[in-house]
Amino acid sequence: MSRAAGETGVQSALSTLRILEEVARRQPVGVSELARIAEMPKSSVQRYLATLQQAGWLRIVDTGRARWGLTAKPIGIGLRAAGEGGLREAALPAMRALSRETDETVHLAMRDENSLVIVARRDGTQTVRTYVELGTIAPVHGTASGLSILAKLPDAEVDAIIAAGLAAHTDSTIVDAGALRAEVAATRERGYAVNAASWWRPHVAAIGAAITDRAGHPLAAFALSIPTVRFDPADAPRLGALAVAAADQVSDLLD
Amino acid sequence: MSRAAGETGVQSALSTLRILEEVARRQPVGVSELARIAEMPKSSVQRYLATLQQAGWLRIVDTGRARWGLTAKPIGIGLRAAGEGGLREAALPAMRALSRETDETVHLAMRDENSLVIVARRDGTQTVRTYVELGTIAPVHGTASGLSILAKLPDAEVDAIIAAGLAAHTDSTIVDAGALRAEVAATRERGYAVNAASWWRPHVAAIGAAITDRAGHPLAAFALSIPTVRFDPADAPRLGALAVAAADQVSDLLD
DNA sequence: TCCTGTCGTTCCGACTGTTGGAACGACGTA
DNA sequence: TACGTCGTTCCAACAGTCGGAACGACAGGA
Repeated sequence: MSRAAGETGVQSALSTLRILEEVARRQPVGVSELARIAEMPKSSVQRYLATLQQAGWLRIVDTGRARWGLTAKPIGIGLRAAGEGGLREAALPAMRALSRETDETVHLAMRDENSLVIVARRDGTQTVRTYVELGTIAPVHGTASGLSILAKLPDAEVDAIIAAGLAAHTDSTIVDAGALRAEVAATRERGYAVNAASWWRPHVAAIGAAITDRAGHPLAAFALSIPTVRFDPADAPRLGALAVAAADQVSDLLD
Repeated sequence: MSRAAGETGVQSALSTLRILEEVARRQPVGVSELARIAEMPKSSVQRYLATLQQAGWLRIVDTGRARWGLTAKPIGIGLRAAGEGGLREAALPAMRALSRETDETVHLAMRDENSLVIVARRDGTQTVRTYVELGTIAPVHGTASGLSILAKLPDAEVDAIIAAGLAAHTDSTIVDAGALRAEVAATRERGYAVNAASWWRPHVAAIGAAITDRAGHPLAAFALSIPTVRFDPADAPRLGALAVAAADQVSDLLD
C-alpha cells in the first residue's frame, strides 16, 4: 500500500487535503470557485471546508460572502518542515546582498528529494522581472538551482534521479539521461549552473549555486532568475562567481 | 454546520490531519508511537500515513525503521499563511538588534483571531533562558505579546475576546474580565505590556510591544521573554522602551 | 420591475469507502 | 529460547460519506 504509488488511500482525506492546498493557493476564495477548480460537487467541498475549519486550518476570512483563508496553524507546521535550524534565516542576508550586487531577482530553493521548493525571493529593481510564487515546487533536473545541487551529489544519486524520470516542462527541458549527465559535468567544472534555454519556465534563464552543509551535501541553492530577453551569456561568469560566493558564505554559516 | 463548532465533519479527514500535526511535532516518528499518542488503532494510523504520503505531505525519512517526517510541501502552505508580504522578514533584523541590546530572548508572535503563533525566536546569551517551540500557539490574554496587541485594539474587540472566554494556564492567568480590562488600560498607558506573574508558562516573565500596520491595527508583537528568577521589575521601563522602539521600527517598514 | 444566473447553505437516502481486530515475519533484548 | 515490540497486510461488517436536488439571498441586465 505504501509503495504502490497512487493506489489505496483514504479518499475523503485526500480530497480534503486537496481543498486545503487550493485554498492556500487562492485565498480568499469561495465554495463554488473551489468546486469548479477541483472538479468536485459543491456540497462535498462545503463539507471539506467545514472539516478543515473544525481542525483549525481554515476559517472564513470575509463573513459577508464567505471567503475562506488559512489560519495560522499551517505556519507552525511549515516552520517545522523548514527546520528550526533556520537555513532560511541564515540565507536571507546573503540573498539581499546578492540581489543588490547583481540587481537581479534571487530565489532560495530548498531540496526535497527529487524536487525543489522556492522558499524565499528577493527582487531586483529591473523593469522586467521574473515571477515565481513562494512555495512553488520545481524540478531538480529543470532548473539552474537544481543542477547546481546535482553537481554536488555523487553520481549514484544523480543516476537515481534520472531513473525517477525526467519530465519535460518546455521544449528545451533536458529529458535525455546522457545530456543531463553532460550538463552536470559542465556545472561541476564551472562551479555554478547555467540555464540559458528556459528549461522550466518559458522566457526565464537562470544561474544557480548550491549551498552545502559541513559534509558538502547540498541542501539548497541560490538562483539568479533573469528574463531571457535580458540574459547575456557573456555575463554568466561574473554572475556565477557572485552567486557562488553568496552560497559559500551561507554554507560556512551552517553549523 | 459551519458554526456549530464541533459538530459534523469528515471523520477520516480529521483523523488524518491529526496524524499530520502529530508527525510535524515529533518527527521522525514511527507508526506504533503515533497510534499510542493519538489513541487510534495502529492499522488506521498506517493508512493515514500512506494517505498523507500519497498527497505529498509526508515521507519515510529513515527507511530502515520506517520513521516518518514532513516533506517540503507544508513549507509552501505555511509561507502563504504567514503572508508573502513578509512581516517575518521585515521583523528579523529588528529582532536581532533587540536581542543584542537586551541580551534576552526575543519572540515574534503573529496574531490569529484569539490566539498568537510564535513564528520566530532569537536567543540571548544568558545561561538561563526560556524556551518555546516555533509554531506554538499562545493565548492573547495570557501573554505580554497578547496584551500589547489588545491594548491597540478598540474596546469592542477586546470585549469580544473576553466574551470568547479567558482560559487559565497557570494560577496567575488573568481570568477576570475586569482585571483584564484594567491590565489593558495599564498597558495603553505604559505603551508596552508587562507579564511579571507567569500568566502563561510557569517561571516565565515577559515584556511585550505590538507591531501595527499603517492604520494602527496590531498584526504581531515582540516579546522579551525572561525567566522570573532573573526578572527585575525595575528594568521594565528600560526594556519596554527598547521593545517599543524595535516594534515601531518594524511597523514603519510595512507598506 | 422582473428575471435570470450565481452565490452559499442544507437535507437525506443510497451506497461505497472506511474501519480496526487479528495475524504475520522481522528484529532486539532478557 | 522466549518474549515484547516493531511495521505491515488482510478482509468482512458496518458506519460514514457522497452528491443530487432544492433553498433563500443577492447582483446585474433587460
